[in-house]
Amino acid sequence: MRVAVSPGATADGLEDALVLAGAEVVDAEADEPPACGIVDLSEEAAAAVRAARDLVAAGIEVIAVVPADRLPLIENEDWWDDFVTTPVDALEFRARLRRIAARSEDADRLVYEDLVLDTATYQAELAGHPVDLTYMEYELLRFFLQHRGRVWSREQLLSRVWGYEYFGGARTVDVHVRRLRAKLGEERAGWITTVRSVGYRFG
Amino acid sequence: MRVAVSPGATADGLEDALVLAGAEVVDAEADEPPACGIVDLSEEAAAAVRAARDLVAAGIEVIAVVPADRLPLIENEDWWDDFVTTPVDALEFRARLRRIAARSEDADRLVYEDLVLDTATYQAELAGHPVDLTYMEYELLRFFLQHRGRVWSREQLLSRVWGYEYFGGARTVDVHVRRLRAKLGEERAGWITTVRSVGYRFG
DNA sequence: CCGAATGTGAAGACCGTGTTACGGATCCTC
DNA sequence: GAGGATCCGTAACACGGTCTTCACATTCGG
Repeated sequence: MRVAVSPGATADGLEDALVLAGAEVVDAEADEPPACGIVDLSEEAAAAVRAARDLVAAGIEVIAVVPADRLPLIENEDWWDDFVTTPVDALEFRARLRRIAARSEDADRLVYEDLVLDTATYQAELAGHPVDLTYMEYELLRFFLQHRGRVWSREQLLSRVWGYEYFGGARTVDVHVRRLRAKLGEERAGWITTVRSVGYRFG
Repeated sequence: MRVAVSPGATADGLEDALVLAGAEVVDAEADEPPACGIVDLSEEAAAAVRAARDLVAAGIEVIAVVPADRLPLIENEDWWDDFVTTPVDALEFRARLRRIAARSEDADRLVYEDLVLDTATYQAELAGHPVDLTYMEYELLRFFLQHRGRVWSREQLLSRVWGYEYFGGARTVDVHVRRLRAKLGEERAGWITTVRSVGYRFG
């Protein structure tokens, strides 16, 4: 399993624990994104949190490494998926990595009614027939599938689908929603609901 | 947060840690299902695993309490959603409980009698049937639900629901209250009380 | 019984969204 | 490198719904 560690300088024993846990440490900027990001809050907490937000925005699961006494500080944050406390225990780390690996495996197929997204091959199927979506259409649809059932404002969609530091007009979202609806077909266009003055909701 | 512990007999400090973590320990067979099930593998492991499978089958998230040296044994199992190792740390437990609570997302539901506002989906239900509210109607009703039981002047409502820099006539509030009452129905129109010369009160 | 406050209905202004078209950027083919 | 195709972001316009305001009716309190 490929994991990325941020910030670069790792705390005592962290890399040891990772390798013992069976992980392969790679660069976060590598061609193929890692399956999991480890952010270490014990040294440079601010940089670690920034890195975590970027990873989450990129759809990568995050494990935070945090001193036990700082746990209450991150409790209500949403930029981590799991955590371990220092000193890091290699056995525990392995168990948590395995769980994330297992979860991301079945995440390479996203299904909603007769729509299937294969995130491994970047292909979409509707009622058994392939649909060709452009990159942004695919990313937007994937986000909707992964976060169905709640309303997302245009700004939230821009930051989470287009990128954390995206700076552009919010109407961009409208147009992509329209293109998605068109490709989904008249029947299924209603999957994406417009919530006036708020944003869009899928499912 | 309501949690159920299985098997009944708990290990040293487990119940203490749960209570310190802010959880309410209830019976697994209670009328209302718990938000989370805790299974303790340190004593009767077999019974604990059986209980865990039942919980998972019922759609309840499971936290396993497991001695560190037994971790490899449960690593590849799928009947748990998270785990802690013994001895149990109350702070860590609280963080993990909070995460599960946040994921189950009951936090963004506002309820008053048979009215339910889901702030995540921006939908309203009255006696089980969806109600179609416009944006301002929804915002006003949400404010009332969040601040029931006291009187609010029109100016207070304008500044807190419409926005601090709002500049318009106070009669706008009256009209929106009227429309809300109409959509709530004759029966429930009295939920919003007019306090003459002062303003309005909900509940 | 009078004045003030509130309920009610309608009309116009305003805002948000759907839709289309267009320019720039990127990639592929020849 | 030219030419074309594709994709993305933005601007412009039209439409429809929503908000606000006004006028008038009604109720309430003194």
